[in-house]
Amino acid sequence: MDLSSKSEYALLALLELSPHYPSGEPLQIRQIASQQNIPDRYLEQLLATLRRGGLVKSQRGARGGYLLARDPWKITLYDVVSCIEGFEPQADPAQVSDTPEARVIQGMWTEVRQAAEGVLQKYTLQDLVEKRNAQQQVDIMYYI
Amino acid sequence: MDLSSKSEYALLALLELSPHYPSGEPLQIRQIASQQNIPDRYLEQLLATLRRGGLVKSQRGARGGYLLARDPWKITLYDVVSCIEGFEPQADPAQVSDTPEARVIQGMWTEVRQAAEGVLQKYTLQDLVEKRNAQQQVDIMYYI
DNA sequence: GTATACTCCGGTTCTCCACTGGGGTTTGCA
DNA sequence: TGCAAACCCCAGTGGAGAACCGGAGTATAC
Repeated sequence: MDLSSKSEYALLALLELSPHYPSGEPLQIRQIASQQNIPDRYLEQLLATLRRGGLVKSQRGARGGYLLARDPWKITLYDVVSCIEGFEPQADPAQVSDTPEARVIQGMWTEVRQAAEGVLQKYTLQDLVEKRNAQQQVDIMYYI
Repeated sequence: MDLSSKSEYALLALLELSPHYPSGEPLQIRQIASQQNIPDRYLEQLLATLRRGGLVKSQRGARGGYLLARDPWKITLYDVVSCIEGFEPQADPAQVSDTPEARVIQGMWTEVRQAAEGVLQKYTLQDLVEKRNAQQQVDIMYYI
């Protein structure tokens, strides 16, 4: 029941990209990685998945990098996590021992999953950025 | 984001034990296992953890077996899953790269976790048993 | 006292996560 | 044109955990 570092890294990276979105200037892997303490060769793969998932765009060549594919308030955390974690292959016809008990348990588990996904769907990257900014304000207040 | 078979097996086993609780008669591993299609040597380990977690009691020797440690409505699904999955070692002082971004993400993730745990806490074994019974009634209606 | 259960300990196979590395290809710029 | 800076793709590795299997021991009812 904990966040994989895959997803955490992806969220951190997108959080770095968010403020750069309006300018249209791409950010390089190395910069994001060093900023957030992420192994860069690993982050590369995560960004590739995010690109295939249509969440970021890449610019190749010198002075290339990554930028968000759309506005930060149009990307929910659910978009990110589901893209990176790759769920919804749910309907594979693996015989899941279809006793009445198993069905009841499955039912309640989808309820659990929906509760979790509901939280993820209500937050966007924009929300995270604003929370961070608010947090930093508080830090400054305490610092003074 | 899916239920491990560990937890599913444990829930199925406890679901089998629930109706036998009032009689005080223990159920054997073999019976539960064959009833629910669970590898018995594996179920044995799960029941051992449930015992150590105080959810079931064991009776050794001939005509021994397992029975619930308390009433089915006093055991929440959260009790079961947390016992079997063993979470809440949360507070290990592993340095979790304490950037402001990381803190914001951690915050929203605890919200996700709490949403999921909330669902698990509101259901008891008794609820599952009743749901299963209701489900079986429906099945019979359709069968006629 | 013996068959029937649980108990404890160990090993095995498999999959996935979290990386690391070695090539490529595309692009800006001198 | 050359070349370095970036992305792109594929492959492998090490460790951890999941999902088991097996055997030797121990308690208990009959």
